[in-house]
Amino acid sequence: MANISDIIEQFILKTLGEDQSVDISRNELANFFSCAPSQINYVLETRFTLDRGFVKESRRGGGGYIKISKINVEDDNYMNNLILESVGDELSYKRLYQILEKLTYEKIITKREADIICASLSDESLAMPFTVKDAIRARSFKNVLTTLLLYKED
Amino acid sequence: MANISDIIEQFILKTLGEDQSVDISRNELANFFSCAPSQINYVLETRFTLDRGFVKESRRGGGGYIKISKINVEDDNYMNNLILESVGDELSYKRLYQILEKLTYEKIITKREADIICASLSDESLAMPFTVKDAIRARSFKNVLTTLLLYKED
DNA sequence: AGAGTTTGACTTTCTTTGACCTTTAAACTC
DNA sequence: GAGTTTAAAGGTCAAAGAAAGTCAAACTCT
Repeated sequence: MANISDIIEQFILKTLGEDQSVDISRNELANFFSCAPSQINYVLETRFTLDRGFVKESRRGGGGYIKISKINVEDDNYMNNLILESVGDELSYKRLYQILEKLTYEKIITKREADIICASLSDESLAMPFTVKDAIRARSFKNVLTTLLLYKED
Repeated sequence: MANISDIIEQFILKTLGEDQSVDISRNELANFFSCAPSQINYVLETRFTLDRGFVKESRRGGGGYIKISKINVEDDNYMNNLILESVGDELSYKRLYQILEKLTYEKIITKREADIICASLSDESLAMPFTVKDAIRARSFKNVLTTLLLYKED
């Protein structure tokens, strides 16, 4: 159980600050743990996933970094459920619309935000074959929901 | 944020006066930050772009200068221009991000709305070959912009 | 044998530097 | 005063450097 990946995972978890986020330098960290830099990516891919409530952001080049933030998934049952189960792998426009109505009614999002999402993920916007369309819509909408969770904390 | 480019960017932003413009001397600035003069050009090219709402003007020779001004877009014009020209038929994620930054800065949309659009049209959301991806993103974003224009009228 | 882990070669992105180019105001001729 | 030279700007571009990303092969531990 004492493999490096687990140790690095623990280290990062411990390093998460007040605001539940850290900036790390991939190379420094790899150096610190005497492992290949790509090991860090492995840890990030397997442990700090969206499913587990982590969002990552990074930049290459001089002064590059990786930022990891934890979002509050547990707190919000309805959203969490939407992300993990209700939406699933395919989402029709009609169903998206219904969900947005609900979210608007519940005041989780504004009408304007709902309209934006609608426009963005309409059948017209996503000009492509049906099956693909619904899959893209599902994936995209889940990302939107995850982003909204970030705001639940404020 | 440990790279010089970011630091210089911040410095210039801070230096923007009342009228949202500054005159800088490329050599002086380079000297002040102990970097190559062309570094200043790099910062200007990557950070003070038209997409982000900056216009530059300069003159060589004795007493030369570089003037940077932030433009205050007349909302509808800017939006219309985005829809009709800037966005075009293909839109990379990066460019989308820059445009959203600008729209947020100009208070045309909220940060939250920008985040929603970002999430919805990220490379990850639009999991498909990248030529298609950029085309879908352009089309979808234009629909979003059109939707936003509707709100301007109220 | 197979799931999970580790490593390293190669790629992509962003930044930094420096050599060389162009423009222009000012100084210098005549 | 018109024309010419000079030096002082800023511009361009490509190479080198500094991160992070990807992917597949090798390894480990049931």
